[in-house]
Amino acid sequence: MDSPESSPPASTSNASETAPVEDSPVFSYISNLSPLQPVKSSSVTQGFPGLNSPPLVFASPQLIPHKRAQFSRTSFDKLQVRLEDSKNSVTTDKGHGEQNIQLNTSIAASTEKSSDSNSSVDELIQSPSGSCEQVLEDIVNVDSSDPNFSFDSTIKKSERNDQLANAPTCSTETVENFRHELNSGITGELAVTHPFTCKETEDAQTELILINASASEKAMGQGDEVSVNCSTVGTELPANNAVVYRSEDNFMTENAKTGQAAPLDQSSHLLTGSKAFQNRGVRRRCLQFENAQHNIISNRLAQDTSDGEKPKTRFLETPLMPIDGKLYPQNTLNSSIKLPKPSGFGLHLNSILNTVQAGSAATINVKTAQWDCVSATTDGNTHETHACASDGSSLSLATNVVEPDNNSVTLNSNSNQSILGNKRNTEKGSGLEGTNNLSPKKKRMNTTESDDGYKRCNCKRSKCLKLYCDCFAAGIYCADDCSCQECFNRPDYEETVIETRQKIESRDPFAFAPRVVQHIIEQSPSVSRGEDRSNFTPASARHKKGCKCKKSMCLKKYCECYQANVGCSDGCRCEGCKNVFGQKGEYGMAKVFLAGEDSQETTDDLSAEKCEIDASRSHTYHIEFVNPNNLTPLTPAFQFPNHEKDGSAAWFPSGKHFQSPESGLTYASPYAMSSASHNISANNAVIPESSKESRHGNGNTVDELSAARSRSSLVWQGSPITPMAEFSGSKVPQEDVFEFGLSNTVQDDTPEILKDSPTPLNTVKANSPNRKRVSPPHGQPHEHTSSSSADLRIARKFILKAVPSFPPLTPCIDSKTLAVQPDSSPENRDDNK
DNA sequence: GAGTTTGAAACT
DNA sequence: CAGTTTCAAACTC
Repeated sequence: MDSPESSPPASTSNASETAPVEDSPVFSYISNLSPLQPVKSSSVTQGFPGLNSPPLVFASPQLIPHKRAQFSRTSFDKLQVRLEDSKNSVTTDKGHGEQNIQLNTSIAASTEKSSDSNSSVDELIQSPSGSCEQVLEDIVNVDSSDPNFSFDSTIKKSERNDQLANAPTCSTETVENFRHELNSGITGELAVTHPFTCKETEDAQTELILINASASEKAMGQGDEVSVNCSTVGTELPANNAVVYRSEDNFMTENAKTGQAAPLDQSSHLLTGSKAFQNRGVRRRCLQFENAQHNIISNRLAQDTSDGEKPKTRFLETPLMPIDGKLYPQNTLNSSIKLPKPSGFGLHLNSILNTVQAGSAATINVKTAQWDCVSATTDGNTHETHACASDGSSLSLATNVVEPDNNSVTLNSNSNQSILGNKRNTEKGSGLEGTNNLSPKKKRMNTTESDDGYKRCNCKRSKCLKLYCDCFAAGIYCADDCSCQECFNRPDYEETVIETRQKIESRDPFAFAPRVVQHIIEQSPSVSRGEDRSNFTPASARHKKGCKCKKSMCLKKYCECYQANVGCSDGCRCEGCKNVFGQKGEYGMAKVFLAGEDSQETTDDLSAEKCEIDASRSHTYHIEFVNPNNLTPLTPAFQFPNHEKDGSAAWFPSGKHFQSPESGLTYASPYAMSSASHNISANNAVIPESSKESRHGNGNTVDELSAARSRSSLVWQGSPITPMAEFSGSKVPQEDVFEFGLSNTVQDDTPEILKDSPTPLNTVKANSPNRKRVSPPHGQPHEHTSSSSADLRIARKFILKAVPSFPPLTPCIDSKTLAVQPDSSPENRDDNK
């Protein structure tokens, strides 16, 4: 590799200029050096010859995302090609360092080829700010935080070969363009996967995805198939990116052409991707909350329409859309908007993760879980990329199946994943096919649950207009099979319902908000298997208000904490707490754990105890406490590689939170998730860009979602999901993670809510328990660079986490509108009790 | 299925 | 904020 100095400053030379270079001796020399043969197939790339992104100055790798937007598709594609070539060059060696080096080398070579040597690749590679290498490293660090994470590792030879074989795209032009771009100083951007790459580059896309997911892949072992945990990926990749990838084709081709974004359509298309899954045996583990949710809603609506009969359970269709337990006026929601998962069952516990909802490994998904997940699979000639992003509030899933032969892209929707954490969200319909669907048999039906998985209430005196009523609390209409009496929670009494709801909210703005705040999404193995989603437990999730159990010792469902599968916190006023998910006072330990690995010891003991307590859940605890590195239950891939067969299903417990967030990922995505998940750092860096890209795509929905996510990335980024696991070996400070996730969460989510909410104080109060947790950092010294304030930050972050994130976080929601709604409404006729 | 227990929600 | 009442789910038999 040439030293940067040797390489001349980047120039804006045009591709035309570079052309001559190929013939030059230097070029030949370089070619010889590089194992890779320049691809010269007819160029498929859609080039924007005239558009040369100006040289970018990379102050820091993190800026990359923003810069990407500037990247032209063509350039990006070309870069992709190059990357592929470079990858090819790397054969057996998977030493990370070597790979990177090789990659760089190859790139450099390619650059050199461009005899112009104007902006040599070297710069990219070596330039402090924008070098490719750095970028890659950064990416790696950021995304996986796994030092081992290597660029090359993501792609397998077979894939590479396939890609090369299949990629007719790289024509001389492409190469030249590539060079040109390199020269022009695109450099840093190359790195990371230009979210917006266009179609042609499905391969490229795949690569990108793979790159991000490489860590996962490694974990999984290298097979032809690459499976990436959504959560992991999600963390690594910005939700937006994920979306982008998926819909890339759509965006670029269709949307770009039309100039319109058809978010919903895209999503729908994306959803179809499940098929691809099945057919290809692709292993995908994604939290597809949004989709699930969307599906659920869709199913319901469909059901309504199709049946013409009263659905067993109905959302408040017209005026209200249930979002995270809240009813939002439909009109406020765009079709494109992804609805947050309805908040959980009666106790609102459902949205635990949503928490990830908005995810949050460290994220609070106050919104349901947020997850962003991307999975890329290469199967023979086909390349699939699957990405899902879920927010607590929104889900997006897209799957692209690329078949090189015809370059046709097939979008399949798969999305049956139900939202985790929300019992009510349990998909009823699951009419969607897909591996993602959890087997119905696995769903645990409560006696109070209807066939569709939604709870049925049995109210006799509350008229189903109080929070006593699970249906009402969940923001849904009572179903015919409810046993309630004098029920006013029906479409016929829509106004009453709304008024009552408003009234309740005026009293407690978060009355309909998820009761459980998820800090970390955790999934027990059983859940991953789909055996018992109900066991889905956010490791760090806690009940916002805490319980007051006196006799049940928090060991029965009387206890909301227990019911939500979360541990009690200091905020609980329970007596004799023996909550198997975490007793009062233990939460701090968990936090410590999160704060630093150092705390692991403490947690270990704790975990051991818990394991004994509940076998089914013990595993979960074990994961959480025992293995700090495995904070991300959401990424079964790592933990449960064997479950791959289950595919997405295994991953995402659809039933719960993600039946809420979980998948949350949801991410759990679930879900931070969203579900949603995310790598915090990586996501952060990337997200913005992806947003931009999405804009490119014109997909309003997706774009908006992405943007929203980026804005409120909080959840997802913070999502505890996968990244944590990856961080294990990495030097990436958890702190950073928290910072991203939590800080974001705090900043983005909470403030809005608080602002919006008429009674912020109440909110605080509700969260007060969490605040207590804010306990100061545990003194473990951090390796983190910014150790001094790290603890404080962490504590602060936690606190923020505690703050409930609500549906409003999602772009679609007008939280303000809803939340702020004045109580002016006259007394409900219902209120009478 | 009826009755009891329990704790959250609602009320004062 | 605390105490009481109301309520419906969870639980027991």
